[in-house]
Amino acid sequence: MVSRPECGVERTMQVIGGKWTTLILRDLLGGTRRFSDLKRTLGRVSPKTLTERLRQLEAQGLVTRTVYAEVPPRVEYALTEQGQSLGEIIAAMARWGSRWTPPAGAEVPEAASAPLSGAR
Amino acid sequence: MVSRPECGVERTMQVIGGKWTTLILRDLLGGTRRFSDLKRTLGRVSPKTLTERLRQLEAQGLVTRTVYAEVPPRVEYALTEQGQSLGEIIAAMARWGSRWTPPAGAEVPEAASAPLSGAR
DNA sequence: CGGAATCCCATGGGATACTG
DNA sequence: CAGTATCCCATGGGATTCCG
Repeated sequence: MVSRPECGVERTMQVIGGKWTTLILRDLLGGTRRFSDLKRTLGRVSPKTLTERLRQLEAQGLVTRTVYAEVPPRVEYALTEQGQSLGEIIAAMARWGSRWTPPAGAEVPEAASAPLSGAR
Repeated sequence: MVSRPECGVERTMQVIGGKWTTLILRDLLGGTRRFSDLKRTLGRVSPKTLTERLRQLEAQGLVTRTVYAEVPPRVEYALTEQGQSLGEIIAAMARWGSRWTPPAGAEVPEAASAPLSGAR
């Protein structure tokens, strides 16, 4: 799709449009993370999806993937400089989201079952 | 899903997560728009989808819907104050997107010119 | 004009099992 | 640990038609 590729908003959407992408970026903005780190902090992402999104970000030059030839294997993901620049957007989203209160009845129907650690 | 509803980023995603939502907001940030205005400027949105997204934004208190009892009918959509506050995010996205250049080969595979059904 | 109603499909993503 | 490989499903969204 994309009717106006010249529009910055549309182009940004192609990058952070995925369901998990912004959350991955949020985590990586906190520093280098291993695959398992991300998997854990994100909640319920399938390894398939996580891999896909990371690979996409890597292909777009926003994330680096470093493999350490060890046993057991270790792979670290980190933001490139370009990736870091997405911080403005993520920060804006974090600010807005933390201030906004959905009108009663407008919340998204939540599955409500995440046994989470308060990592943030 | 949403594993951490307390995270602003996640909450924001519930609002602008839809495929067309940010583009609708981009347009509305320019001022009041009619249904047909949006439909036209957005490109190829089905009326169904456009209606759905607008209704959602309305339910979330971000957009107002004003119906004028005329013939032919006229319906105008505008951002509420809360909706306006999303401008920061959209602006950040516009800025980032207009600066970012996808590495060769990392662009999203564009349909290019197939006037076929299911143009995605 | 601004939808509502249908029908249908592509795609993203989930669950699970397995491996280098 | 960090993925692959499969299989499967939900759902968002597209196209079309009709209505007040």
